[in-house]
Amino acid sequence: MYTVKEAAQITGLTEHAVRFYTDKGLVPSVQRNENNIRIFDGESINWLHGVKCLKQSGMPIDVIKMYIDLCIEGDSTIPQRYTLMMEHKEAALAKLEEAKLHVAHLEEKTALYQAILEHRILDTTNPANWDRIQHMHGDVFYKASRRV
Amino acid sequence: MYTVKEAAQITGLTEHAVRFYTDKGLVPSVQRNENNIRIFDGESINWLHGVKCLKQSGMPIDVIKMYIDLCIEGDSTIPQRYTLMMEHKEAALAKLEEAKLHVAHLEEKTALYQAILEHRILDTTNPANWDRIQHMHGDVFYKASRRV
DNA sequence: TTAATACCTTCGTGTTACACGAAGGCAAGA
DNA sequence: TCTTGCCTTCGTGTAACACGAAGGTATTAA
Repeated sequence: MYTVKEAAQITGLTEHAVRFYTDKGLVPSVQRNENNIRIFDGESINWLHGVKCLKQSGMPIDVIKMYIDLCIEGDSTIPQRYTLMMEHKEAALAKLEEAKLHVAHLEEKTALYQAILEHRILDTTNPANWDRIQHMHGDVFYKASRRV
Repeated sequence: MYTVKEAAQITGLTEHAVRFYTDKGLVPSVQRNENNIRIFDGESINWLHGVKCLKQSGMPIDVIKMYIDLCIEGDSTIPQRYTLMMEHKEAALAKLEEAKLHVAHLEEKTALYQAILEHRILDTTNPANWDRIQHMHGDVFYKASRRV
């Protein structure tokens, strides 16, 4: 049996977030004692872990809520839960692909800067070169940006 | 020479966003005509593309602003820009790794559901099985969530 | 000439998922 | 008794706009 503070410590959430989640109905098993204090048991902690985890993977709160309501409804909702999870997985995959593009893109950008700084392209520290490379910054900024 | 509407069409941004960016100083080359209308030339469009692109890769507006201000300052700021971009790249890499974890995690979750639905684990459609698998939903929810 | 269209401005609200603080109250332990 | 820790509601702020309204200006077509 844990308090808000303990639940927060265990799950790595803030106390604010723990209260927020419980109040939103994302922790079905949470109880209140006679002093109206939230009491978390092992199951509540599991739910919190689960919420955190779906949250981290980018699922919005209201969708998590839907999922949890389906869980509460029982095993008859397994097909719906499967569908929901599949859709979320597809979304996560799309994000992964995007993230790959971004990294590739930034790799290129930093490589360009590095080349400049290592004087493989131009000695930008030499004022004599400054007007030849006057618009370099624009190029560097622009070069990789057409792609995304 | 383009209007807000055209610039929005070309870059795939909304008119709101285009005005927002120009007003924030993220499009240095944008001008106003005698009627106070924003006039975008090719360079402005490039800046807009660049902003969109940094934006998409997760850079906050104020950091983009910093970067652009450095660009405007000229080539003497190339080292700072490099540092900034490297940091952003590291952040993007971290996000990529996270995204991989999330996908792996969701793969597992959906696989579990699939196994259930294909009756490889239990026939959940048969009411006779319902109390044996009463807490399955909790398990499914929880199983992969300890990890993240 | 008039009406429609497209641009401009500022203002204000809504969104998401909280963070953070304040005010005010209750209950248990030293 | 005092402190601590919990509770509540309220309100503000965040990021990056979306969206609409109100009110003004300028061009263009009928």
